[in-house]
Amino acid sequence: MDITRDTAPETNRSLPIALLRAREKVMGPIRAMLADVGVTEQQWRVLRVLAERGTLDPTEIADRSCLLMPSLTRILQTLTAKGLITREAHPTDKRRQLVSITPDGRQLIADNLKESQRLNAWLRESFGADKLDALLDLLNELDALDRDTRG
Amino acid sequence: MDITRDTAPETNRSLPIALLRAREKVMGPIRAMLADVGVTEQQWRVLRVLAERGTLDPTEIADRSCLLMPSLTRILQTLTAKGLITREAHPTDKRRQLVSITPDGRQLIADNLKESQRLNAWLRESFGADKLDALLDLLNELDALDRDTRG
DNA sequence: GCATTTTACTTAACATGTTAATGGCAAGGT
DNA sequence: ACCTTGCCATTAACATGTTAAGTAAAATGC
Repeated sequence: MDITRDTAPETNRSLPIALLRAREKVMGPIRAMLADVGVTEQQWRVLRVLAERGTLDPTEIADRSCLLMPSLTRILQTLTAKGLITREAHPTDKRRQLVSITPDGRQLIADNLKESQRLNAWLRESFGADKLDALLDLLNELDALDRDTRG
Repeated sequence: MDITRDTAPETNRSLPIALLRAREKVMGPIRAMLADVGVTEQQWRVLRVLAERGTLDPTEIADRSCLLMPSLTRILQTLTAKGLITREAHPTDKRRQLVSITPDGRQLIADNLKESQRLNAWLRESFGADKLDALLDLLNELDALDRDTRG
């Protein structure tokens, strides 16, 4: 008597698992690229955000790079030690900090952005631009769920 | 909404980030449910696989639950300590083990499966069955990329 | 003005992710 | 039997995920 035999979805029909596998598929090559430079996927995300938006406070970095504050705290320490970012106190609010990317950080981005885009282009061509866009739309729509109708 | 067209894609058009956010959206409620029972999302996945497929060796568990072997090793230790699984030596191959779920483990599954299905149904209704299926199809297709043309 | 609450960040503790190295064992070739 | 090779599982080391608690400073309320 296996209760779960009929009721539980197969793993390929399980959204969490499917998301996990898809993410691993996409991140694999990127991680390999970044490993050569000595930064992790998350550190790369933080640097990218800083390169794109300029000086930010940790809370906004966490939001934009999809990291929780405890993780970000450690990552900022690491990136500071690597000389890829700098941190200064907020002029008026002493609780806050202002984080900026250094020239070395920008250089690291520049050195890897082309390869990153190449991988992105490969995915787009290999998977299909229409499907990729459809997938992104669905994912964003899913993420936006329950933004207003939160009972 | 200021979608600036820089060299780098915005985070909502970045597939890795979009996958991350979507996964967080889906897993949040499930994690909350499991936290009440004292098991993690990954431990739940392992138990589910064992409940669905019966006795398995760690390698196959890792494959089916999308876990790397080092993670699985620790998880199996934890689950054994919790009395939710049992491990025995393989009869002919002494490198392998055979892992089975215990009655307590099955009970934990049974106690939470209904709620898990309720969350699943909510997602299906809230997001739309057609869109959910389309999303799963796209994710599976993405995961299958390069499976045959690998050389 | 002062106490309370909220905010921004940090720290702690535990679990997992990730890569590399290790040890025990099996399979194949000689 | 011997050696090489490969496989299974574990361990190690470091980074992150996750929740809860802690610290300092700003905002709020009385």
